[in-house]
Amino acid sequence: MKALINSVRLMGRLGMDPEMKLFDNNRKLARTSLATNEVRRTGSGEKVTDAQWHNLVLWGNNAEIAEKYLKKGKEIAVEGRLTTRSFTDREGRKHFVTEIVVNELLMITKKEQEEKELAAEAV
Amino acid sequence: MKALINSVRLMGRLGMDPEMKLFDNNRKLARTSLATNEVRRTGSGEKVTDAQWHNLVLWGNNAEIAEKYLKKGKEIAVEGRLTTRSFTDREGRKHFVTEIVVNELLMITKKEQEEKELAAEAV
Amino acid sequence: MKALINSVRLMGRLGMDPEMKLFDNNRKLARTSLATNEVRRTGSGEKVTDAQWHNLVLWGNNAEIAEKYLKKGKEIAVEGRLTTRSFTDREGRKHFVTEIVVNELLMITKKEQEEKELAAEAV
Amino acid sequence: MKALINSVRLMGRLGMDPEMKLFDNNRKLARTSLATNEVRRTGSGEKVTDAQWHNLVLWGNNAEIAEKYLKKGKEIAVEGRLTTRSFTDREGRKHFVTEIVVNELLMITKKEQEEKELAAEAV
DNA sequence: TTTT
DNA sequence: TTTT
Repeated sequence: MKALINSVRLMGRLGMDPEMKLFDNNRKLARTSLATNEVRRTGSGEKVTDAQWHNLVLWGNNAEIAEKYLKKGKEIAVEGRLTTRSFTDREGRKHFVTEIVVNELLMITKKEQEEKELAAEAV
Repeated sequence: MKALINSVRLMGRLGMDPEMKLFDNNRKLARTSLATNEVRRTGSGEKVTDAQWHNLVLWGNNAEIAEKYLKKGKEIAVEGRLTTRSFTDREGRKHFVTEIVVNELLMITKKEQEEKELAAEAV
Repeated sequence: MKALINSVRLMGRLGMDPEMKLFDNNRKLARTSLATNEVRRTGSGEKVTDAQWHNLVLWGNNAEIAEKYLKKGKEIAVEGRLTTRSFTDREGRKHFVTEIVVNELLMITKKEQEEKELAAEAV
Repeated sequence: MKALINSVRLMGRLGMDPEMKLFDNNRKLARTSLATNEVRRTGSGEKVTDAQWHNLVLWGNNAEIAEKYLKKGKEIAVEGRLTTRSFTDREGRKHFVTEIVVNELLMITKKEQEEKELAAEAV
């Protein structure tokens, strides 16, 4: 609820099925990754697709929805908060991981659409 | 110009003066870091400030403005694009760096305000 | 390019084909209307769809895209600037019209999807 | 909580003190108006400030904050939902009113800043 | 690691 | 005036 301070909005396709984790206090966590594909033109005028990968983290009800409906290849839109945590590897080097903690999730690939696509493929 | 696909908005204070870099083709680059301070309540009801640090990258005209006006401690708002690049360190370990490439920059700390503050301090 | 000051983002379906207008200086204008459908729960727990209608205004290249690809019923996402203009009617009463001047336009209904849907319907 | 469907972000100064209204069920409402000032250049290169006025509506806790802290001339940032309602005037003509129902409110003019400004003015 |  |  502090979207004026820190807010990320992304639209793209999932690179993997969500990985689920259940905590002691029954809190559910889902992790997945999202590709954003931005088309840009090079100096010589060619179209290039610039894929960026983003780590998504979903808690509670968003994690439930992720578990039920999110699959590799599906298109979604998310709004969330940008966070960075650090950890130290076995060699003592510090690493940073930036993640989007999702507040809001919207399916772009609709259920009916999936069904229609399957029907079309079956012809 | 693909803000519907990938867009970040942040408001906070700079943790450092911008570091400038000039490239062969005369393109200017500025790097700095921004803290967002989100106030949240713990389970026991205490107020905690959750500071997140973000890497900002500014090109061209935005870099010029950064060079002239951005200083450690100043409050700004930015809109940009979320990007992640990776590099391999000397030990062969892969690292990821997530950065916000700034499209738009707004000074929250205004010049008049700075002057008034200085005047007030001088009393 | 002042999205930090004034920015609207909408996702929904068009209620009409765009109306085109060509000005002397060859500038093209498209007008259309967009419905956003927000699902909310009433006090008694029922699901209600709250449709809001928004006036969209598109200039230049966005107007070209509107003319070619936007049709009643299509789903799109837009980012734009909120503007209000006033006019006085024949009875001398002032009226206000609020419009979103679109900066960025994204088709949610994809071409392939339309074709697949048509193929599925044809079975 | 449907910011992916319908979201407005504005930053500017208030044109009036909020008008308060208390409903039977103890729900509080505040209304005020916000100006966004966008600087643009004319064809001949002159700087022009384009002021846009927006109607803000605040409910519940946001209304409480508005009542306590919002005053004419103060600078704020808001995130909200774009809504349009219509009414028919005495002459039977339909009018539309577009309003931003505020979800989130941030003071840009800070308390310390006000105090410093007052101190500076008092010199 | 997605998709067209 | 859209759509599910």
